[in-house]
Amino acid sequence: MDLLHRRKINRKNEAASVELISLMYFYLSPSYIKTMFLEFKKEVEHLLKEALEKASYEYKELEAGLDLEESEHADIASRVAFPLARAYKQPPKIIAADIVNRLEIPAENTLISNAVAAGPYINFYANDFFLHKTLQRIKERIWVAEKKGKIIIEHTSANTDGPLHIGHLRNAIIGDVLVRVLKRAGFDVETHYYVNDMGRQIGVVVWGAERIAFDETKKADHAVADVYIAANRMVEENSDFLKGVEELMRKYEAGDEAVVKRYKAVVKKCLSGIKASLERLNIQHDLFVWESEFVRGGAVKEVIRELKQRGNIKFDGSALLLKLEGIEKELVIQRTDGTSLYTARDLAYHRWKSNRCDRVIDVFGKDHELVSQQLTKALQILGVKAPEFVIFEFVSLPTGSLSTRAGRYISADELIEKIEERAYEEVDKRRKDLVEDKKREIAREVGIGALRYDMVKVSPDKHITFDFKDALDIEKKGAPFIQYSHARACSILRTAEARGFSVTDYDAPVSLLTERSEKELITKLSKLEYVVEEAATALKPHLLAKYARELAESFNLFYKYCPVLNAEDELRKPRLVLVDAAKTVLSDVLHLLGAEAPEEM
RNA sequence: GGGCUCGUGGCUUAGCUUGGAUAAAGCACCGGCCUUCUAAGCCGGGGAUCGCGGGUUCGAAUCCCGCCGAGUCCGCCA
Repeated sequence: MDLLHRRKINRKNEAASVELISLMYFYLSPSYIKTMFLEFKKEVEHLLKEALEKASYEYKELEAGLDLEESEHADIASRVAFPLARAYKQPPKIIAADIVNRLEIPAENTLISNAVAAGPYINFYANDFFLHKTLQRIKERIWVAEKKGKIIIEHTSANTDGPLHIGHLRNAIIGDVLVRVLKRAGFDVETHYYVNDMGRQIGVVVWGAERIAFDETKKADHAVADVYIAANRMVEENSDFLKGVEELMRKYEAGDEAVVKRYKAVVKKCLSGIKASLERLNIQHDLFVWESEFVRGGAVKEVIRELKQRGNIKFDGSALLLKLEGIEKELVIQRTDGTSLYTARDLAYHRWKSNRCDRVIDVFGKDHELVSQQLTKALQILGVKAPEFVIFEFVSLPTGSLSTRAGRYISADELIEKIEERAYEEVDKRRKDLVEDKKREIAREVGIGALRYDMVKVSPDKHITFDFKDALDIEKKGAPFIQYSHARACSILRTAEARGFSVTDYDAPVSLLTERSEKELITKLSKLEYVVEEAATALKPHLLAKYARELAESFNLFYKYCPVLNAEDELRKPRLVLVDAAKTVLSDVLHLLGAEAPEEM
């Protein structure tokens, strides 16, 4: 069907021979592949296999397969000669040369220009058709090949006892970039914030709120933190107070109306402040799920009943302990006084999530790693599929670890405030010509971008010591660097349009783009979806940050070496197309990182 | 004490899953480039026993073992 449809379109358009070849290539592909780079890689694989067969090398037994890699020396390189050298007792150099001799690159319908043996390596290079198709795809904005199913991802989920601090920020930003990447990769994604409204901390805040007035002049979550810190001090000093807190918790769990009302008011107050902070960071959740719902709805009781039936349960008085395979400590799922525990509530939440999607992903701090294992094992007993975890290491301050209770934290708001202020200084210094509002807007976009980039660029399993001076250093190659490249592209396109040049004439001959920086930029552009796929599969958002920086570098080189507006007519056309495509991809990648793509800076 | 993670130029990191081409960037430092589309840019330079020791391999930052250092968890907290 699709094939016929394509053919019809094609008949109308026979003059465009490049397009014809493209469609023929389309049929030859084993299946529709959305990324040009991957398509190129597939073809390399195919030709390489053919050559290996002709030379009677048994590549199938090789563990590493064809050993393809991205390389600085070629568009794709193969190291397959190394393992073959071992198996056939020949120098890898000879084998590589032999393979290259037998390689038959088709005269047409190909993305490969040539292949060269460089010592033991076989280097493959892309041709003009590859470049053309890459730009074409970007123009058509084709990227989603198939629907891949539904994912529920939970991130941030900070306790509602105060504002978000920089530790939560890491969770939120890693989570949010993942959400964006997974959506781009074709998943239907639902984002959850799990509201821990039943914990002791919240009990302390509610208890405190009866005795200490909220400072209404402060942002809601900060006012809650003040009460929490003060109340916590009182409770620590007087054990009678602690009993009061526990009494509240019992009543809340039992559903005492007056208490529930008070709890809701406090949690919502704090949440409103947290939501405001997240919004400034371009982070949104689809659903805020309150853990108490699982208690009152009976889901927790049901989970415990099933675990009693199917799990290895130990009774310690009236408390319930669940023995999990491979884990030393038993998991306590019910207190002696019969009230529920976060573990059981979390199990109920995860079962509920699991029933509503194909994959469950949780973004957790390193301190929750054991919990994540226990969760997996316990869910297994319940017959619920295992969630996937993205575990990130801690953020600490030069003065030590973070603690809301001790008031030792840097709030997200404070950080956002300072970084926007810092960005404003830079904008103001460079752009005296802009009106105040515009300067503020750019400062906000640059500041938030810098902050987000800073948090996401580092691998999640790396411990971070937060340094204010470093975070405020806008000048380094982070988001502003990428945004600047985008602004430069926009600037060229603006001027071009003002002079009456077409910027979207994608039929302009790409074959005129022969400069190294031009080809490298296009090759870079072709890899966005490939990187998205990698980041989505491995759940590693920092891969995207790295790609974004490299893309901006490629664009800056092109910008430096290839004048666009002042090029001759014929050359200007394809260069404008390249700038337009680069702008599109830079903008896309910035949005995937959750940063804005300002048109000028 | 046990589990997990990290340790790469002065500082911050990428690369480690799947071992191969001079270990790749940024910050800082030194030197160059604005009469051409935004210099938040580009080019060049110095600077790394890839924590330490052993092992596997033709080949180890990457795999295995041991040690050292940092973080984190090992609650009827969340």
